[in-house]
Amino acid sequence: MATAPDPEDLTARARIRDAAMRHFADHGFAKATIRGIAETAGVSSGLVRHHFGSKQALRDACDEWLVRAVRRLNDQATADMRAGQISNYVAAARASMLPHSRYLTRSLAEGGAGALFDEMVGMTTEWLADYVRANPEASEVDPRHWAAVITAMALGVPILFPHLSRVLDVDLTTSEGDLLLSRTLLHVYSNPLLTRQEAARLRAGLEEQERGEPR
Amino acid sequence: MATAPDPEDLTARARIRDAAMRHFADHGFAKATIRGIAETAGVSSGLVRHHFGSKQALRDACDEWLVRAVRRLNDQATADMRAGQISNYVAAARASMLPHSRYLTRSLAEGGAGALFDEMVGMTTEWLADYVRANPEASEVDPRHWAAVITAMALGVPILFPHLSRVLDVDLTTSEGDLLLSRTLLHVYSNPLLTRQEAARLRAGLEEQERGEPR
DNA sequence: CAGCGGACTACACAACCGTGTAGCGTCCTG
DNA sequence: CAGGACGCTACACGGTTGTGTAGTCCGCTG
Repeated sequence: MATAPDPEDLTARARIRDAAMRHFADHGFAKATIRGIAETAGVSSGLVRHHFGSKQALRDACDEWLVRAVRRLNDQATADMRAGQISNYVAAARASMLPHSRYLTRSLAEGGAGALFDEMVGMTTEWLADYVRANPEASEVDPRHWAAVITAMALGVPILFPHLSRVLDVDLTTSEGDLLLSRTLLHVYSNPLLTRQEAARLRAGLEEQERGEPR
Repeated sequence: MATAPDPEDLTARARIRDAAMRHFADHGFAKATIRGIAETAGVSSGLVRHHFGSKQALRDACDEWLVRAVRRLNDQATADMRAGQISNYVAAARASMLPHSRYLTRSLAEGGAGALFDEMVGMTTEWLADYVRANPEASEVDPRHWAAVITAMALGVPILFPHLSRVLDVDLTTSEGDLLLSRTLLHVYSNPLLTRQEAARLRAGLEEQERGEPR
């Protein structure tokens, strides 16, 4: 049940990467320092440069490693789901992201981890394809556009965890907060804010405005 | 139709604030420099300190000013809406945020602008109160929790603008991108991903899991 | 065993940043 | 008109940061 082994994970290089991911997640890329990362990893600052070349290259390496880790976890979670050990797709996706969600959200908000965002959109697109097969009436937009917007909205929650925790008055990283959040998300995902009629009316308004004000 | 005047806005202090908001939005708080801000504002770096005391205080002043600006724009947009000049609540809210959305999203993603997030949640809570009056069946969660999650999700879109623009292959800051995004958002808001039955089943699973694994 | 490459460290450097201080001009006021 | 408050600048300081360089230790190989 533990994270996959990866024999490399005991090397200094791996310890530096892990420390870097924690520092980037905690302080952001700009405020994190190579010396602080080296200290956490228990090595000299020169070794960081020796292994990764530069701070930016270290960041790239973290992103790249994250892509591989998430892909691996996702494959495993998908297999578990097919074997009936995980009840649904959302739980599988969350299980994939959770261990590194803090780094992931930081990096995404700072404009990085583009490959991972694309991958998440791809996964959501596939999921939506199944959804549209079951609900053919909901196919008025490009599934990939739809998936991209859904992905961005879903990521807004973990990105704004501190704000949400404050407003909800619960630490969302605890199991209590997770339960409250899950319940609320189920409510959000099952209660449309607009009826199809309202949406059609607003869409008509959009297109009228487009024709009226082409400039 | 132009932004409200504010006689102060011609002073060097105001120019510094405007420059700071642009720099913070463009480079993030940590990477933005007082010297760069001063240069953009056309003043010496010492004057920045003279007016605001410290970099953090300058940031606080930007957040505070933004709260007032958004509040003012929102009041005006609400009045316009009541006068029938703006067709809906979402358009009014967007009109309030748009001029400063880049700074706002940066600050939010970095954990700042808490007062503004709370205010947005409050506005959404009020809006949801009207919604629940019309749809009484959707009142199984605390409206404030619901509003907070919706707000966070809605903010995920502008926070991840760069990623979304890349995936959708359109610059979302242009009117063309805005139209595509608006259409997609209408689709998202009017198409629930879960039926009430599915949500109830998943919710039952959650609570069973809670009882089964209290630790 | 010689030697060679890679992991690793210690140290130095140049740049930059936030902050502090001293001082100049100007406008307002009593 | 004296004088002080205020807007504003110039300059210096200490600290930190990313990066560069030289050198040590160690294990492997021929």
